[in-house]
Amino acid sequence: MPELPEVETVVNGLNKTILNKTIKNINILDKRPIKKYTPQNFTSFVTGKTFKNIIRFGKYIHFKFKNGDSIVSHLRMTGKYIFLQNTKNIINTSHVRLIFYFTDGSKLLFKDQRIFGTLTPYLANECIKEIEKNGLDPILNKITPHYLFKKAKNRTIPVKVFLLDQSVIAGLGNIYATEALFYAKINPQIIANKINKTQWKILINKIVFILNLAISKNGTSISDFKNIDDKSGEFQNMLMVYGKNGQICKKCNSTSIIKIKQSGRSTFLCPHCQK
DNA sequence: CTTAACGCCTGAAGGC
DNA sequence: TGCCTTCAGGCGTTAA
Repeated sequence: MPELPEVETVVNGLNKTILNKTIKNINILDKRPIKKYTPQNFTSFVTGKTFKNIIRFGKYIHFKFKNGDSIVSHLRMTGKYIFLQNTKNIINTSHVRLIFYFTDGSKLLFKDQRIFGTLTPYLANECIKEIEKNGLDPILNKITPHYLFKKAKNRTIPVKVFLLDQSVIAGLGNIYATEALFYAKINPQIIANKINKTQWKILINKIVFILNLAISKNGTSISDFKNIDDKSGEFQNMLMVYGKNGQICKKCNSTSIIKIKQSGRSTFLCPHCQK
Protein backbone atom coordinates (compact mmCIF):
# COMPACT_ATOMS: atom_id res chain seq x y z
CA MET A 1 0.00 0.00 0.00
CA PRO A 2 1.66 3.18 -1.17
CA GLU A 3 2.53 5.73 1.48
CA LEU A 4 4.87 8.70 1.21
CA PRO A 5 8.10 6.75 0.40
CA GLU A 6 6.37 4.61 -2.21
CA VAL A 7 4.77 7.64 -3.86
CA GLU A 8 8.15 9.42 -3.78
CA THR A 9 9.69 6.38 -5.51
CA VAL A 10 7.02 6.45 -8.20
CA VAL A 11 7.36 10.20 -8.73
CA ASN A 12 11.15 9.90 -9.03
CA GLY A 13 10.66 7.20 -11.62
CA LEU A 14 8.13 9.25 -13.56
CA ASN A 15 10.40 12.29 -13.60
CA LYS A 16 13.14 10.15 -15.13
CA THR A 17 10.92 8.79 -17.87
CA ILE A 18 7.98 10.89 -19.04
CA LEU A 19 9.18 14.49 -18.88
CA ASN A 20 8.69 16.33 -22.17
CA LYS A 21 6.69 13.44 -23.56
CA THR A 22 3.54 14.36 -25.43
CA ILE A 23 0.36 12.32 -25.17
CA LYS A 24 -0.68 11.10 -28.60
CA ASN A 25 -3.80 9.30 -27.43
CA ILE A 26 -5.13 7.29 -24.50
CA ASN A 27 -7.08 4.11 -23.96
CA ILE A 28 -9.54 4.10 -21.08
CA LEU A 29 -10.19 0.46 -20.22
CA ASP A 30 -12.07 1.33 -17.05
CA LYS A 31 -13.57 4.76 -16.47
CA ARG A 32 -13.96 4.39 -12.69
CA PRO A 33 -10.54 5.79 -11.67
CA ILE A 34 -11.24 8.99 -13.61
CA LYS A 35 -13.00 11.55 -11.46
CA LYS A 36 -14.94 14.69 -12.36
CA TYR A 37 -14.73 14.20 -16.14
CA THR A 38 -16.43 11.80 -18.51
CA PRO A 39 -14.08 9.50 -20.45
CA GLN A 40 -14.66 11.64 -23.55
CA ASN A 41 -13.85 14.87 -21.72
CA PHE A 42 -10.82 13.31 -20.06
CA THR A 43 -9.54 12.11 -23.42
CA SER A 44 -9.80 15.55 -24.97
CA PHE A 45 -8.32 17.10 -21.83
CA VAL A 46 -5.07 15.09 -22.02
CA THR A 47 -4.61 14.55 -25.76
CA GLY A 48 -1.77 16.64 -27.17
CA LYS A 49 -0.54 17.76 -23.75
CA THR A 50 3.12 17.53 -22.74
CA PHE A 51 4.36 16.62 -19.25
CA LYS A 52 6.42 19.39 -17.66
CA ASN A 53 7.15 17.74 -14.31
CA ILE A 54 5.66 15.55 -11.63
CA ILE A 55 5.65 16.43 -7.96
CA ARG A 56 4.50 14.69 -4.80
CA PHE A 57 2.60 16.12 -1.88
CA GLY A 58 1.69 13.70 0.88
CA LYS A 59 0.47 10.61 -0.92
CA TYR A 60 -0.72 12.54 -3.96
CA ILE A 61 0.97 12.54 -7.34
CA HIS A 62 0.65 15.82 -9.19
CA PHE A 63 1.28 15.54 -12.94
CA LYS A 64 1.90 19.00 -14.35
CA PHE A 65 1.50 19.79 -18.03
CA LYS A 66 3.35 22.53 -19.88
CA ASN A 67 0.18 24.57 -20.39
CA GLY A 68 -0.46 24.72 -16.63
CA ASP A 69 -3.20 22.11 -16.50
CA SER A 70 -2.59 19.04 -14.37
CA ILE A 71 -3.77 15.67 -13.12
CA VAL A 72 -3.87 14.81 -9.44
CA SER A 73 -3.59 11.08 -8.86
CA HIS A 74 -3.85 8.90 -5.76
CA LEU A 75 -2.78 5.25 -5.77
CA ARG A 76 -4.85 4.30 -2.71
CA MET A 77 -4.31 0.58 -2.04
CA THR A 78 -3.17 -1.06 -5.23
CA GLY A 79 -2.75 1.64 -7.87
CA LYS A 80 0.48 1.70 -9.83
CA TYR A 81 2.07 3.37 -12.84
CA ILE A 82 4.16 1.28 -15.20
CA PHE A 83 6.31 2.89 -17.90
CA LEU A 84 7.12 0.91 -21.03
CA GLN A 85 9.62 1.85 -23.72
CA ASN A 86 8.44 1.58 -27.29
CA THR A 87 10.19 -1.76 -27.77
CA LYS A 88 8.38 -3.37 -24.88
CA ASN A 89 4.92 -4.82 -25.15
CA ILE A 90 2.44 -5.10 -22.34
CA ILE A 91 3.18 -8.52 -20.90
CA ASN A 92 0.83 -8.56 -17.93
CA THR A 93 -2.40 -6.89 -18.95
CA SER A 94 -4.31 -7.69 -15.77
CA HIS A 95 -5.87 -4.74 -13.94
CA VAL A 96 -4.77 -2.19 -16.54
CA ARG A 97 -7.30 0.64 -16.30
CA LEU A 98 -5.74 3.36 -18.44
CA ILE A 99 -2.95 3.64 -21.02
CA PHE A 100 -1.24 6.88 -22.09
CA TYR A 101 0.40 6.50 -25.50
CA PHE A 102 3.17 9.01 -26.20
CA THR A 103 4.19 10.41 -29.57
CA ASP A 104 7.59 8.67 -29.34
CA GLY A 105 6.01 5.22 -29.05
CA SER A 106 6.49 4.76 -25.31
CA LYS A 107 3.54 4.33 -22.97
CA LEU A 108 2.46 4.73 -19.38
CA LEU A 109 0.00 2.29 -17.83
CA PHE A 110 -2.19 2.90 -14.82
CA LYS A 111 -2.92 -0.42 -13.13
CA ASP A 112 -5.17 -0.91 -10.16
CA GLN A 113 -6.50 -4.23 -8.94
CA ARG A 114 -9.07 -2.75 -6.59
CA ILE A 115 -9.98 0.43 -8.44
CA PHE A 116 -9.67 2.70 -5.42
CA GLY A 117 -7.01 4.79 -7.14
CA THR A 118 -7.96 8.07 -8.78
CA LEU A 119 -6.99 10.49 -11.53
CA THR A 120 -8.57 13.94 -11.26
CA PRO A 121 -7.99 16.54 -13.98
CA TYR A 122 -7.46 20.19 -13.02
CA LEU A 123 -7.36 23.30 -15.16
CA ALA A 124 -4.50 25.73 -14.57
CA ASN A 125 -6.63 28.24 -12.67
CA GLU A 126 -8.48 25.70 -10.49
CA CYS A 127 -7.79 25.13 -6.80
CA ILE A 128 -6.64 21.61 -6.06
CA LYS A 129 -8.74 20.63 -3.09
CA GLU A 130 -6.94 17.35 -2.38
CA ILE A 131 -3.64 19.13 -1.84
CA GLU A 132 -5.16 22.07 0.00
CA LYS A 133 -6.68 19.75 2.58
CA ASN A 134 -3.34 18.11 3.36
CA GLY A 135 -1.40 18.98 6.50
CA LEU A 136 2.37 19.38 6.51
CA ASP A 137 4.53 16.94 4.56
CA PRO A 138 7.34 15.57 6.78
CA ILE A 139 9.86 15.56 3.92
CA LEU A 140 8.92 18.78 2.13
CA ASN A 141 8.14 20.81 5.27
CA LYS A 142 9.69 21.10 8.68
CA ILE A 143 7.22 19.80 11.26
CA THR A 144 7.73 21.21 14.74
CA PRO A 145 6.70 19.72 18.10
CA HIS A 146 4.65 22.88 18.62
CA TYR A 147 2.66 22.24 15.43
CA LEU A 148 1.68 18.72 16.48
CA PHE A 149 1.05 19.68 20.09
CA LYS A 150 -1.35 22.36 18.92
CA LYS A 151 -3.08 20.12 16.38
CA ALA A 152 -3.53 17.39 19.02
CA LYS A 153 -4.80 19.74 21.69
CA ASN A 154 -8.48 18.86 21.35
CA ARG A 155 -8.09 15.42 19.87
CA THR A 156 -9.20 12.48 21.97
CA ILE A 157 -8.28 9.75 19.52
CA PRO A 158 -5.24 7.45 19.97
CA VAL A 159 -1.93 8.88 18.73
CA LYS A 160 -1.67 6.18 16.03
CA VAL A 161 -5.05 7.18 14.57
CA PHE A 162 -4.04 10.84 14.85
CA LEU A 163 -0.87 10.19 12.82
CA LEU A 164 -2.99 8.76 10.01
CA ASP A 165 -4.99 11.99 9.71
CA GLN A 166 -3.73 13.48 6.44
CA SER A 167 -4.84 16.97 7.45
CA VAL A 168 -2.27 16.80 10.26
CA ILE A 169 0.65 15.00 8.59
CA ALA A 170 0.44 14.29 4.89
CA GLY A 171 1.89 11.01 3.71
CA LEU A 172 1.93 8.76 6.74
CA GLY A 173 0.02 5.52 6.40
CA ASN A 174 -0.43 2.43 8.49
CA ILE A 175 3.06 0.99 8.05
CA TYR A 176 5.17 4.07 8.77
CA ALA A 177 2.93 5.40 11.55
CA THR A 178 3.25 2.01 13.25
CA GLU A 179 7.02 1.81 12.77
CA ALA A 180 7.65 5.41 13.83
CA LEU A 181 5.78 4.87 17.10
CA PHE A 182 7.90 1.81 17.79
CA TYR A 183 11.15 3.73 17.23
CA ALA A 184 9.85 6.56 19.41
CA LYS A 185 8.91 4.05 22.15
CA ILE A 186 5.38 5.44 22.29
CA ASN A 187 2.36 3.21 22.86
CA PRO A 188 -0.03 3.74 19.89
CA GLN A 189 -3.01 3.67 22.25
CA ILE A 190 -2.03 6.83 24.12
CA ILE A 191 -4.55 9.61 23.51
CA ALA A 192 -3.13 12.25 21.17
CA ASN A 193 -3.60 15.18 23.54
CA LYS A 194 -1.61 13.37 26.25
CA ILE A 195 1.62 13.41 24.22
CA ASN A 196 4.02 16.07 25.45
CA LYS A 197 6.30 18.25 23.33
CA THR A 198 9.38 16.17 24.12
CA GLN A 199 7.63 13.05 22.88
CA TRP A 200 6.41 14.87 19.77
CA LYS A 201 9.98 15.94 19.08
CA ILE A 202 11.23 12.37 19.29
CA LEU A 203 8.35 11.15 17.17
CA ILE A 204 8.99 13.74 14.44
CA ASN A 205 12.66 12.72 14.35
CA LYS A 206 11.72 9.07 14.00
CA ILE A 207 9.11 9.80 11.33
CA VAL A 208 11.61 11.73 9.22
CA PHE A 209 14.30 9.11 9.82
CA ILE A 210 12.09 6.20 8.81
CA LEU A 211 10.63 7.93 5.76
CA ASN A 212 14.07 8.86 4.44
CA LEU A 213 15.35 5.35 5.06
CA ALA A 214 12.36 3.87 3.23
CA ILE A 215 12.81 6.29 0.31
CA SER A 216 16.44 5.14 0.05
CA LYS A 217 15.18 1.55 -0.19
CA ASN A 218 12.57 2.42 -2.85
CA GLY A 219 9.70 1.89 -0.45
CA THR A 220 7.98 -1.11 1.05
CA SER A 221 6.40 -3.87 -1.03
CA ILE A 222 4.10 -5.45 1.48
CA SER A 223 0.90 -5.99 -0.41
CA ASP A 224 2.05 -5.40 -3.94
CA PHE A 225 3.65 -1.99 -4.33
CA LYS A 226 5.68 -1.69 -7.53
CA ASN A 227 7.90 1.02 -8.94
CA ILE A 228 7.21 2.24 -12.46
CA ASP A 229 9.65 -0.33 -13.84
CA ASP A 230 7.61 -3.02 -12.05
CA LYS A 231 10.32 -3.59 -9.44
CA SER A 232 9.55 -4.05 -5.75
CA GLY A 233 10.91 -1.95 -2.90
CA GLU A 234 13.19 -3.37 -0.22
CA PHE A 235 12.06 -1.68 2.97
CA GLN A 236 9.79 -4.60 3.95
CA ASN A 237 12.98 -6.41 5.01
CA MET A 238 13.68 -3.70 7.58
CA LEU A 239 10.34 -3.55 9.35
CA MET A 240 10.52 -3.87 13.12
CA VAL A 241 6.90 -4.42 14.15
CA TYR A 242 4.56 -4.13 11.19
CA GLY A 243 3.19 -7.60 10.42
CA LYS A 244 5.44 -9.16 13.08
CA ASN A 245 2.76 -10.19 15.56
CA GLY A 246 3.82 -13.32 17.47
CA GLN A 247 7.50 -12.69 16.80
CA ILE A 248 9.97 -11.66 19.51
CA CYS A 249 10.73 -7.92 19.50
CA LYS A 250 14.07 -7.23 17.81
CA LYS A 251 14.90 -4.47 20.28
CA CYS A 252 14.24 -6.04 23.69
CA ASN A 253 14.57 -9.70 22.61
CA SER A 254 12.11 -10.68 25.31
CA THR A 255 8.56 -9.73 24.47
CA SER A 256 6.29 -10.81 21.59
CA ILE A 257 4.91 -8.24 19.19
CA ILE A 258 1.14 -7.98 19.46
CA LYS A 259 -1.49 -6.94 16.94
CA ILE A 260 -4.41 -4.74 17.90
CA LYS A 261 -7.19 -2.95 16.02
CA GLN A 262 -7.50 0.81 16.11
CA SER A 263 -10.26 2.52 14.19
CA GLY A 264 -10.56 -0.59 12.05
CA ARG A 265 -6.86 -0.73 11.14
CA SER A 266 -4.17 -3.09 12.33
CA THR A 267 -1.55 -1.74 14.70
CA PHE A 268 1.51 -3.70 15.83
CA LEU A 269 3.50 -2.92 18.94
CA CYS A 270 5.89 -4.27 21.52
CA PRO A 271 4.14 -3.93 24.91
CA HIS A 272 7.52 -3.89 26.65
CA CYS A 273 9.25 -1.23 24.54
CA GLN A 274 6.19 0.97 23.96
CA LYS A 275 4.75 2.04 27.29
C1' DC B 1 -16.06 21.07 16.25
C1' DT B 2 -14.76 15.71 16.60
C1' DT B 3 -15.51 10.94 15.74
C1' DA B 4 -17.65 6.77 13.88
C1' DA B 5 -19.58 4.26 10.19
C1' DC B 6 -20.12 3.16 5.55
C1' DG B 7 -18.96 2.60 0.62
C1' DC B 8 -15.80 1.90 -2.84
C1' DC B 9 -13.40 -2.78 -4.80
C1' DT B 10 -11.22 -7.60 -5.71
C1' DG B 11 -8.29 -11.36 -4.54
C1' DA B 12 -6.31 -14.07 -0.93
C1' DA B 13 -7.11 -16.84 2.92
C1' DG B 14 -9.69 -19.51 6.13
C1' DG B 15 -13.71 -22.37 7.64
C1' DC B 16 -16.80 -26.00 6.78
C1' DT C 1 -12.75 -29.76 -4.18
C1' DG C 2 -15.80 -25.94 -3.80
C1' DC C 3 -18.61 -22.56 -1.84
C1' DC C 4 -19.13 -19.02 1.52
C1' DT C 5 -17.42 -15.51 4.65
C1' DT C 6 -13.94 -12.48 6.23
C1' DC C 7 -10.22 -9.50 5.71
C1' DA C 8 -7.05 -6.09 3.72
C1' DG C 9 -7.32 -0.49 4.04
C1' DG C 10 -6.94 5.16 2.13
C1' DC C 11 -10.05 8.46 1.76
C1' DG C 12 -14.53 10.80 0.70
C1' DT C 13 -19.00 11.23 2.30
C1' DT C 14 -22.54 11.06 5.57
C1' DA C 15 -24.34 10.59 10.12
C1' DA C 16 -24.20 11.15 14.99
